[in-house]
Amino acid sequence: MILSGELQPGSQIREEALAELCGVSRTPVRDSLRRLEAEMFIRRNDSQRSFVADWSLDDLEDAFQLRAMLEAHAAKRAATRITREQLGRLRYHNAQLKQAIDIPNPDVPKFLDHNRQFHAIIVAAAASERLASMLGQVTEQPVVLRTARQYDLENLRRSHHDHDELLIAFDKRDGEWAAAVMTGHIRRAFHAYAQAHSTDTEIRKSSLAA
Amino acid sequence: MILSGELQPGSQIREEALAELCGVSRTPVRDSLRRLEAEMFIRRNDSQRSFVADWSLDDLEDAFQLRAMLEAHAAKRAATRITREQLGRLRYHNAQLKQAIDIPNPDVPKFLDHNRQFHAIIVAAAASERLASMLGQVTEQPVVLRTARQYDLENLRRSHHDHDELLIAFDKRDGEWAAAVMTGHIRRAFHAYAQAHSTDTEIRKSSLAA
DNA sequence: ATGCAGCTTATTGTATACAAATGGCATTCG
DNA sequence: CGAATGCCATTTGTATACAATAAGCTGCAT
Repeated sequence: MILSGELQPGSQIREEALAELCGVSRTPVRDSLRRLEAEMFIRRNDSQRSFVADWSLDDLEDAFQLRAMLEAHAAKRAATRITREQLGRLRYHNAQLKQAIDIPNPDVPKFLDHNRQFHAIIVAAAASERLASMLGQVTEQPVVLRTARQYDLENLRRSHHDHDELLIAFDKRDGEWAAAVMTGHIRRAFHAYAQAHSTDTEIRKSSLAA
Repeated sequence: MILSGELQPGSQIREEALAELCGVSRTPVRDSLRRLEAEMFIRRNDSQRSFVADWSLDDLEDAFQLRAMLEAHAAKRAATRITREQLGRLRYHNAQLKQAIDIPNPDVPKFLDHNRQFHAIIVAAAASERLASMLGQVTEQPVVLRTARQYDLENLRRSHHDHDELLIAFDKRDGEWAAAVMTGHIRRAFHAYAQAHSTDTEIRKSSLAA
């Protein structure tokens, strides 16, 4: 509801109302709110009341900067640890990615699914639970989704090309190279999303004014 | 209790027992366990039972590697954002640090307190809530404490010297330099702790064998 | 008209009871 | 003698009731 905009930034979230809406009691709702707070989708004021976070473009860049750093680190670690079997699976998903956009009507959901799995394999190959857990916090999948929707076909192709290059870097066990490619990969995603975000914000502001 | 070793790695934690021990109900205990799980002090098996995490030396290095990366990033950001007022406070705490070790009998708690505040100011100057929240997860203060106890005086002096250098880097607004100094600063802390940790582990193993 | 006090209401924190699920043990059958 | 199955104990998940706290409102006084 937050990501769809159904819950507007700044609006208060009451545990009981959410519980009713979900058909459960407040207890599991509280647990979930705590997790959303950790992921910074929700902010709490000094009296513990919850509100939908309002992310500025700066906040967004911040998140992407951290994600770029962490995911580049993951790529670097993965380069020297990845197994042949994992490399094979990376190649498979990348081939599927290519198929999804190499047709007249791109299959964006298919692209996203294999993209997700591609990145997941790299994080797994990095073999650091902490790193994986932190990346989980900055890599909100729905955000990735909104980003890709905004990706034009050209961007999707470049994205696929990055993956190709990552595969070569992994093959050469070149962690520095892999990290560099990954950094660029995430930075591009940021700019694609930033554009979409500012458009969104414009729309929201004008609809509030109306 | 985990850090003091009262709860041995691998032992199960039951919510009700903890609740009784703390004199509260299970509800707040559950919340706290969730947080400890996020900080990876506690692991849960596939049936949601909680156990004290058993950190290997690899896990430890992992945590310190992430911390070094994040805290270097913080230093880099801080270098271009830090205010004169914050710089002044950094200098004050560093002077206090020096006093704490520049006497016949070093005042370790005093050193630790000002050390903590020194680092906190840098994180604040970095002006990234996400970064601060992530650092909170890898910078368990008690671990820092155990590290410093193991620090010989020479190590504490080097630590103070790092701070001096950080101050100059900040003064010159040189983010790259600040980041490099910070990386070394954390790496040294890791090696000091790693030594203490392996000693700890030895002790625990031999006492189990006995 | 404005600001403060007290009260009412809204919202979260905690306790407790009960439901669900899992693990271990014993018994029985092959 | 070993393995599988069923029952019991242990442990966590969820619901609900109540307590505590903070926000907002109303009325009064300045």
